[in-house]
Amino acid sequence: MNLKELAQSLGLSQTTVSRALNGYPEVREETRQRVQAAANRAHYQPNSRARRLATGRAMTIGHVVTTTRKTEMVNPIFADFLAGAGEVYAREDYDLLLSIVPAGQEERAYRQMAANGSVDGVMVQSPRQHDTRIALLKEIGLPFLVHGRTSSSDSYSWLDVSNTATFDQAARFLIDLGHRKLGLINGPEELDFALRRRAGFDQAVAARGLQTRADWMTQGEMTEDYGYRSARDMLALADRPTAILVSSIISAIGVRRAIADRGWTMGRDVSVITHDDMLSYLSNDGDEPVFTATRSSIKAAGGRCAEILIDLIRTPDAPHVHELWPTELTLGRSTGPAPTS
Amino acid sequence: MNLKELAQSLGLSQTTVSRALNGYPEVREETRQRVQAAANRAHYQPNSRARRLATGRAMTIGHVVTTTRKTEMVNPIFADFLAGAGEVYAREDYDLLLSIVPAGQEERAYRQMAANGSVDGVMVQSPRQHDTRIALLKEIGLPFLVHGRTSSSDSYSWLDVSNTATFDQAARFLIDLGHRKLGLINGPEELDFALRRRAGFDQAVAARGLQTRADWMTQGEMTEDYGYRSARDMLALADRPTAILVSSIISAIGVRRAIADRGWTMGRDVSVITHDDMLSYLSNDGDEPVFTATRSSIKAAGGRCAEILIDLIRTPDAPHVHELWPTELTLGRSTGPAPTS
DNA sequence: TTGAAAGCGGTACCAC
DNA sequence: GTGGTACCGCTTTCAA
Repeated sequence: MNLKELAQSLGLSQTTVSRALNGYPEVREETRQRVQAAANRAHYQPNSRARRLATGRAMTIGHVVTTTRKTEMVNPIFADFLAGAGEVYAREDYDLLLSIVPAGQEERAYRQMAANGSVDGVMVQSPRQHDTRIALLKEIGLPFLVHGRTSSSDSYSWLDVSNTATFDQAARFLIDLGHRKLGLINGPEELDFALRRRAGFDQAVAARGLQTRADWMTQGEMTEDYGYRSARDMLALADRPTAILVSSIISAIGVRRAIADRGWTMGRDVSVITHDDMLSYLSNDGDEPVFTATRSSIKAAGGRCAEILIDLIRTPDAPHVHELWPTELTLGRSTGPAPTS
Repeated sequence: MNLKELAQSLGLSQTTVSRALNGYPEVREETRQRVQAAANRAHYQPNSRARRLATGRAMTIGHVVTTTRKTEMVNPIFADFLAGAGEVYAREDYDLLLSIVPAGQEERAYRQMAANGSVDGVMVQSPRQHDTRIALLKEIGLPFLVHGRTSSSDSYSWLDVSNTATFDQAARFLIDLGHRKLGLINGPEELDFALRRRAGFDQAVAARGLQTRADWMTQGEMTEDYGYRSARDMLALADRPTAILVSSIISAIGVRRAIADRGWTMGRDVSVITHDDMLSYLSNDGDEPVFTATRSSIKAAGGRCAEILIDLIRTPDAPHVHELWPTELTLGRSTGPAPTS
């Protein structure tokens, strides 16, 4: 059933039917009712392809997600981010076009989306420190929102979780428990979020008059194996950290394994806080996590990002939006480990 | 730059230009070259909205992914599956429309996609034992491929990883190492894959003349907390399992925590094999995982699913496709744990 | 308040 | 081999 047929069956013009269905004010209320009823009865759904052509809007938002060069896998935090964004899109009648490309082919993907008009805007995730995508998207004039920040001097809209504050807090928390030797297993420090986490870590350590040490810090792509090796080597040092901050749930799995390998127990022999996309625990003594930066925080950020991006699309010349999204940090019972130093 | 302008700039008709660009045979080679060159120069990209309307094809495949009722999160294995599918879509010039809806609202999503013609086909994931989606999609005539199987008697196309065989193998492996008491922390047994895994487990246990025990088996939504509680309770039993099969990477995190809580070491005090979407380890003595059912296996399945679905769309009345996709099981060094019983 | 008709930007049939 | 033109199904002027 298409508009034409529906109109004929009602003895009305396509114009009127279209107007009735789309809530235009100039339609007589009685007519609208009649049209609506008929549409429901016939399960009429306007053809989205036709509508998109006619309106010039794609009613679609693009997400370009890259697989990593090494593992060719997708970072699972995208799933949580998408969960949040997807809900908002559904509510606002936007479709989500997901483009999964190998790292390095993003530019092509964006250019294509812009050129063939399949999206009205794009979400940019995991920005690098100097990210070329921002200039690119400005150049091609595609509305976009960055989840995260870069050190670009250009002005653009972004929403970021508070990486610096979170890692600063987490490190202070450990120090206040008595730890003097903190390790950091960080993400790739060419990515902006990893730099900020590092900054938060450094800041807390310095504020408490402690020192960072190169052999207590690693940075790299956050695989399980990376976490394993990093923790294994760090913990094997004669002078080892007594607490470690881990920047990823996947790496954290490896960290746990490395600890188990030594016959050690997390929270007793070494403290661990993981962050990012994860459920994280300082102590293991019960069901209640002591320190949590949850997956739901990423989801919430995804939802808010979607809202902002849709606004940006609807009002293209509104000013840029900059939002710092608080990470939900839950500090529970202070049953954390005693310092071992 | 649109087709009309491009044609004018070349002094040709839209028809010819369109034909040249789309590789129709009746265009003179020289003309084609000229058109192609001009198109490249102008960075011409056909407007996808117009093309979709004209051809009647959406060149888009829909994935409806649900958030769980409890956690409102997306299962991270979808990310790996999507990574595989996405590559194929990109290669075949299909877009991926991702619809994220709360559990229970899938039907609406499918109906809408079908009615407004935004997709040419859909991928169905995580089928339940009696899944209503199959009848629905047949009714509305949308091509679809199921990743997994149901116990429906209808005939439909599916690709499944070999859940039964994998869990059977894994259980036998443990038994052959000397274990006599196996535990199973399974997914929700209203989902088909969980049932099959259970079947494989039961089968191996029975084949070796052992017994399953109700208090060594749990089933439920695969959260970290679920894994934690299941393992904690199981391991606290006076007569406890010496080895556990875990059906999910997320739950496995909780399992590891429960083991650490007891001051135990995985691979020494208890053996664990996790499956599904994960890197999994029987022993922890080195860098080389002993037993792996990798995330890349899910990715590979995603790619193959995409290929099949595209074929299905292109040849609508071809026979149904049924494929069992082997899970990559890597059995490495037999440095597994000694039985503790 | 309603309707006729001109797009939107391509594709594909039919004639030359 | 190339071009004219009627679609695809909707939105949106403009006129009545």
